[in-house]
Amino acid sequence: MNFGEHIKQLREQNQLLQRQLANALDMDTAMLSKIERGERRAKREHIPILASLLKTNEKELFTLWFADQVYNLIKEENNASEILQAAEKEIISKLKHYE
Amino acid sequence: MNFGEHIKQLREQNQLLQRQLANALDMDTAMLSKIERGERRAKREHIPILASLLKTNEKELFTLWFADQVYNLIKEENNASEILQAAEKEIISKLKHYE
DNA sequence: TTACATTAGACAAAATTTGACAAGTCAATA
DNA sequence: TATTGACTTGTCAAATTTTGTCTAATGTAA
Repeated sequence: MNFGEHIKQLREQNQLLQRQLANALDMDTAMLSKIERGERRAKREHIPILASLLKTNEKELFTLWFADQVYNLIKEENNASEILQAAEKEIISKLKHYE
Repeated sequence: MNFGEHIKQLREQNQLLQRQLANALDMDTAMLSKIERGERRAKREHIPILASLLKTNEKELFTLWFADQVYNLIKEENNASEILQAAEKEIISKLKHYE
């Protein structure tokens, strides 16, 4: 599930209009429409606002947002899965080192 | 190992000066210096040039480069490791879906 | 038709990244 | 100590990318 599709689905479940959500995010509906369709990316700071209005878990929503960002960095590569897994180990050890 | 530190180490192993590497990358030494110290990021298209001049495996070098990008996206988050691992699953399944 | 929701495309504004330059440090050595 | 070469630092402008706005279009239901 992409981030955009996901928030669209949650928005509909919560019976909110793009207009309402867009207003809370301080953007127009055209922009939100693009985010929902994956044409534009939401910003990190939109996540808590979205989680709150869409009544969903913020960490989970962030995870989807983050997955989208990373996917876009690697999708064109050959061996993307393999690279991703190798990179994960690097990152985990870096996180441990600096935590 | 960070990307920058890594290429610096390889550069020294290969007894190359920043001047030589910078020239091949079409940048000045100040820029390369910053990349080596992590103050600036190399571009994707620098990777094959670096791998070739530094006589190292391109995929491995790309992995380190990519790990740096992802690390910068997530380093400030709480539960970064947990999020990273959850996101990895999302991404792998997305990669399988679109491959 | 009318009203309202969403989407599309073109373009501008804003933000970020990149690169160039000048001046600086540092180490080796003449 | 003066010079030279390698590297670093800070600043600024150019270039690129991202974000947002506007207008018009499309879709849909009353």
